[in-house]
Amino acid sequence: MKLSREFYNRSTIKVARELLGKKLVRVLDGRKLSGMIVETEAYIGPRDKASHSYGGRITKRNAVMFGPPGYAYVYQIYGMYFCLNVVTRPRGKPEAILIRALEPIDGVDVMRKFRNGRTLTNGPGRLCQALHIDKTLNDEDLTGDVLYIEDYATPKRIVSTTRVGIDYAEEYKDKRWRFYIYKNRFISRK
DNA sequence: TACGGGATCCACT
DNA sequence: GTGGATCCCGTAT
Repeated sequence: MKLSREFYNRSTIKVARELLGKKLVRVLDGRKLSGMIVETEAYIGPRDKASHSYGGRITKRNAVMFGPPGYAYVYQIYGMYFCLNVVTRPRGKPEAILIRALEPIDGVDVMRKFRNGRTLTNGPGRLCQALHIDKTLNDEDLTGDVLYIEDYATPKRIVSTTRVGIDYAEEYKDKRWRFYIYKNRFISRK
């Protein structure tokens, strides 16, 4: 079953943990490209120094984070990659969850083509390439039919640890706000 | 209008 | 383990 708006309208940490084992579906030209979510990171703005919404600053890039829950926040990084986030909490509470890794399920042949034979979905930039997710999906409604998340599996054991690539975030860089499925072979790093 | 850096990935050593 | 790719956006001028 497709996750409802209410699923996303809760504690971001809780949603980040519960997204593990769910199935992310991207519909492209009538085909389903999908994977099980195996790794996530929570960004708890405005207080979180690692978050784009730190300090409550609204910009053109991060505006979706300040909107209602259940929407996709997609941004470009390092000039050539995209990252997919899921917005949580009500309008005005700029929190989101970065999807960092998937275990491929449907449309693997298409993903291989988009990834040019390289590893498919074990990293935020890679999975966006595999599922053809780019800026045009920013602000996409996750309760719609283009990009959505649905029930799939229940992880046996979840690991919580520190987030990746946020050394500048001072006291927030040590928060254990990254979650992954223990021993899953598709996580981006331990 | 200019400048600097980034929630990454890849090739190379 | 290291450095380069590559460009948009945030911030300051």
